Amino acid sequence: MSIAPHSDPENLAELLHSTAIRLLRTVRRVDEASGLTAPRLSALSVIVFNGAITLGKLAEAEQVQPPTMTRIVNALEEQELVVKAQDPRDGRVIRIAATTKGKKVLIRGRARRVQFLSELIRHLEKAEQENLSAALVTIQEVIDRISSVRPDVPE
Amino acid sequence: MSIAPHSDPENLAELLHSTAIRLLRTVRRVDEASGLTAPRLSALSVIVFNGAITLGKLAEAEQVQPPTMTRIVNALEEQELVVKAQDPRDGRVIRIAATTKGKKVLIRGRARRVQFLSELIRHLEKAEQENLSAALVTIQEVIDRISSVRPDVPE
DNA sequence: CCCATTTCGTTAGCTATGCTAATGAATTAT
DNA sequence: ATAATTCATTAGCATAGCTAACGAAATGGG
Repeated sequence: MSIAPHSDPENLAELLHSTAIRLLRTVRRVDEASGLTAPRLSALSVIVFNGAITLGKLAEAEQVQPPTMTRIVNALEEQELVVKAQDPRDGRVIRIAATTKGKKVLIRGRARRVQFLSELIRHLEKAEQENLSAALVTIQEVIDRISSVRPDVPE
Repeated sequence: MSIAPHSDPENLAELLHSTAIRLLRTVRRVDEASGLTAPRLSALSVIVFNGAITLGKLAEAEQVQPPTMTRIVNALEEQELVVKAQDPRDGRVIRIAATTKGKKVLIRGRARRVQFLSELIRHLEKAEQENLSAALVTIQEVIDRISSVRPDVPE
């Protein structure tokens, strides 16, 4: 009983799934304090950390169709968190950049979330933390594998 | 480099978050094959495994407000996956139960998802699997801790 | 016993996210 | 020069989340 109790793949799969659902549901509450919805916060994050980015690239990064991203960016623009600028070389392209306000809002929101989660992680024993870290890397690898295998997505 | 590369709480928190997002985004594709959206599938799951349940309890279980659940249940009813019945003792109460068709759809969808995830987990080395399993248990504990601490939610 | 209160579910109406199809505008290729 | 492609937007649809208001049923106090 010292190691994993339900380590066969089926149980692991279900455990993995339900864990992810519960986690995100919980984190959403913290994110709401930023005054932004999850998709907007996520998009803003990409804009801030990536630097000015095309709408299409942003949509791709967020795994969303362009019209969806158009709307999200418009909302962020109305809140003065981002600005849109025409690309001087290519008139079709819109480059989206974060404003100072946008950066501030993101940093604060991110800090809030990280603080919330890390505060709890901090309470875990060191060994548990390492275990968790290693497993997350593993999960990311699993997901990468899934992503490269997915049947319906082009590219 | 044999163990966790970024094991301080801040990085762990972010890694945990992004991993969960990526995972659910990926799994959604598989769930779509059932012809049900994620909230409907999730609600149906509770109905099937819990047995006949009140709308209010169901909303609570899914952490959603009653009007939202009314609509989800109505959709499931139109697809003939659940049936509603008046409670004989209390005329206000509606009891929701899965139909045979509903059970079949759920079981198949669940199997599809589990197969998809477990197929990939199966490719991991045994040690990785155990690591993953242990970490998931840890994460659940973290979430439980969060849940019991969350400020805004009653009970 | 009647009336007020509470409880359960629904309806109405709002916001937000996702999609596809169609369109406009600009660039690229023939 | 014209056709084809590409980027973003608009329009329109479905779903999901919320609050507020309501109707119906049960409960409780006087």
